Amino acid sequence: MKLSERKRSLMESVTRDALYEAAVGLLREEGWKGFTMGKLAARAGVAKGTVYNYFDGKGDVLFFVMERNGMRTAEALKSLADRVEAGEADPVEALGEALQVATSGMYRNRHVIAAIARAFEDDPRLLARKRSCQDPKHPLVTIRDSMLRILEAGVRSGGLVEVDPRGAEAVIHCTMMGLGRLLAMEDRDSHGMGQEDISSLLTRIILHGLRRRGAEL
Amino acid sequence: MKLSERKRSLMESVTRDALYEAAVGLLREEGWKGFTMGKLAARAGVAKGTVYNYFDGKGDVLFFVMERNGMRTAEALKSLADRVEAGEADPVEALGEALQVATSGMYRNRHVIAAIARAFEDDPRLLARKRSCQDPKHPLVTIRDSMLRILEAGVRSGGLVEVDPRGAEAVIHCTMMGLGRLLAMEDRDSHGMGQEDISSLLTRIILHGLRRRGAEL
Amino acid sequence: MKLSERKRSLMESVTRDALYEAAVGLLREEGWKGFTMGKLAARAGVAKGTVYNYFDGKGDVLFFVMERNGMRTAEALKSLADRVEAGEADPVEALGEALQVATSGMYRNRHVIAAIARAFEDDPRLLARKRSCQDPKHPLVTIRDSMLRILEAGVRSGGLVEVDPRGAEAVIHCTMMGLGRLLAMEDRDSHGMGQEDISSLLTRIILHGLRRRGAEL
Amino acid sequence: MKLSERKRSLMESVTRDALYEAAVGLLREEGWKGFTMGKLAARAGVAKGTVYNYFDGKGDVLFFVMERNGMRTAEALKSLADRVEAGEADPVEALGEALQVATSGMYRNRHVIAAIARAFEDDPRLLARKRSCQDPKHPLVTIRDSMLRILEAGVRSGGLVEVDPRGAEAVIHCTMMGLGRLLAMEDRDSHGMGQEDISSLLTRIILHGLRRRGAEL
DNA sequence: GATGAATGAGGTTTCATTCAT
DNA sequence: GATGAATGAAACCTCATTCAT
Repeated sequence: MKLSERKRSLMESVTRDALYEAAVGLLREEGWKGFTMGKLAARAGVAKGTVYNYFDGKGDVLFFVMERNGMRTAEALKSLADRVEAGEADPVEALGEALQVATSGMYRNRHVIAAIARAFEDDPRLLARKRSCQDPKHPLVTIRDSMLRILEAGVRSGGLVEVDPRGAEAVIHCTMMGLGRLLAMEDRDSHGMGQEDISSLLTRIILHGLRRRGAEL
Repeated sequence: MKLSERKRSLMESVTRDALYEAAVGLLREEGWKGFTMGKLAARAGVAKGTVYNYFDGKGDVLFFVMERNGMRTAEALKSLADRVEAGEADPVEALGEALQVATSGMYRNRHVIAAIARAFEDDPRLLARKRSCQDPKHPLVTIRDSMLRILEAGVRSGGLVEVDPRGAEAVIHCTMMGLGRLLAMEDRDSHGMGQEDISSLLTRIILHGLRRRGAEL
Repeated sequence: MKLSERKRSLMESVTRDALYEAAVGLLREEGWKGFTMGKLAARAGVAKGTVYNYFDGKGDVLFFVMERNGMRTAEALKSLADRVEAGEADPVEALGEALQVATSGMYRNRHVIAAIARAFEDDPRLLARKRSCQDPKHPLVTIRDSMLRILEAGVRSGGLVEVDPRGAEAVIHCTMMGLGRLLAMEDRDSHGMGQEDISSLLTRIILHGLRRRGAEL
Repeated sequence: MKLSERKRSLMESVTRDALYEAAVGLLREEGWKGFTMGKLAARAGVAKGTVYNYFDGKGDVLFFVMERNGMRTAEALKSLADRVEAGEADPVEALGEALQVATSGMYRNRHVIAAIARAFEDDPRLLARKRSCQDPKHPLVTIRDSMLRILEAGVRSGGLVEVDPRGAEAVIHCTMMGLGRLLAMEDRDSHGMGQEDISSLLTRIILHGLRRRGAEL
């Protein structure tokens, strides 16, 4: 019966959503260390066992959150990269926008991202698993890939300095990770500068650092 | 008795050194997660209780390691900043050198630094404590302060673009943290680029991003 | 309707067979500890709930397996006992054959048998239930009963030493259980002797131990 | 200080004894399945963590119990074997006595032994560990070894039938395991025969089965 | 009758810290 | 000051069984 199947599927997605919300809230409030399966279950309003019906374990929950979380940013970057490759957008401007998008995505999801980074450091098995995840549709893969495509176009067009685009992408990636960590500290840590100030400054410096000098003249 | 006091002091410093070595080794080999008071004690060759005679707790050990660890980098940066302020060195060149120094210090101590960053995220109490540590002689304070002084001189001299030096410092700090994390992963993660490639590329991009355009012409 | 009933009955027996196969395979491959209702259902290709429509619980599945499993051995021993009582077979020779049959049945079903024994030790309720099962057609009852009848005939005829046949039967039973455990270990545990060597030696020793001395002369 | 060391050592042995008693009691009353570290700790009157200060884990507790448990039997059999080899005892009589000793040891420790056997089946790692334990002083090794020595002497002297002593030892070992299981059932299971009846009958049958016929004449 | 999501008690182990010696 | 046994909260994960559909 189609109906009962649809019902069931709906129920499942309700539970899955509840688990997602609970997971994000938990990560936000307590970080990866405070993220326990017990709390997750309680917060989502289900039994501990139920969580294990949806996920293989703690690491699996993380992957799920990561995926959902990166989707918006991934889509935005992908469309940007597509437009650049189609010649509809200037690579340098697109890079600025991409950094903007990435940074604000970082800000929105800072807690989750910090927790994720933490989890990877904690558990090498996660890392291995992530690496093996080559699915080109995975948000994280898409994000890095799109950034790389924009950089490649920029270098090709001469708008950016001559760097190995892959290297530049790695630098941006690692810089963003650092930013994520900073943002997650939720801490007007640095000389009283706000997080947004730092974010935008970071974007500017990176962009400036990659832009070809002559291009401006 | 003076003698017995000196003896005691010597013994204490021996123990403290042993604890330092053990802590660094442990962090390097097992990361923050694997860093337990039991292992620390065993590795230093003392009893668990003894560790608690020297440190208030796990967090305190970390602070100690952090302090000792940053000393070399702190001194190098401080002398650089002093020379810049004394007009003996060009701010832009000094900035490049400072980034170099910071990056290589980062590489040398990547495990410790990653663990430290992790610990801060884990335990908000540590953060509070760090913030309250305003001792100007503390290596971490010195490092960030020296970098700031170099940046200020650079902006003042017109060699660098007009940015809020405090903001630029914050950006560099957070970038370095991101790099630290990447380095600690010990993982030719990014498109097969080596860690050193990324490190030097990062330095170049930042430097380039902060340098005034006309200055080069 | 007769037809639909027959259909249902057929379906039921198909499911039951699938469950039997799955249960045996599972016990063989994973032992009692690895035997979970979930795996059983998955392996039989039915839902977990369905298993509970066929059996009261984990213990009940076991009984079913036990029953089916012992049938061949039970029939062989029963016909042996019948022939002995009908005077068509020599009790001592029959005993030897019976031990052979029992031993090889033990070997064939060693995994199942070991698991069953384990389950009984785990769960006293099973034991109580087994004891209450006096159904003379139950394979396990038949097996022990047939062995007892052969022994009684042997003692009566003077071919065996004068022992209480019930005691001898108990001894054989418990010996077989020990053998089952050994066989299930799948382990050339004992001084490098093969399992078959031990099986046949055990048979010989028991038989020799029960045979009247003079009888041989 | 010797005194404080001795005190500490005493305290330790008190705790260890308490743990031993608790473990044995628990195994007796609840079997291996009911044997949990929590119960063990509670019963011994210590914290769960303390148990882990004394033992590496559940398996380790088992080994300890096993060792202590088999000591008496091991010593008795060893002295028997020594006397036989020294020509001070008749091998056949010694075998009878050895079986007696083993049987009654089995009876005394039936619960522990059954649990141990169970644990081995549950956890292959234990088996591997046991196999690797070739320490000739380990009670279990001593027991099997002594029995083997007696059998060898018996076969050599002609008092026993010509069997491979190692095979005979394996048969006895497995028989004893079966007996242990039976005894642990605590169940006047078999035709209403008492456990002692079965034990002694088993001894007799085995002995009879191994004894050379002519020897009696 | 079949389904399979939900339940939740229960198991093992870790480790920061205390405190009597 | 050094010691290290004891503590116990807390984490992760399993699985027999139920029950609404």
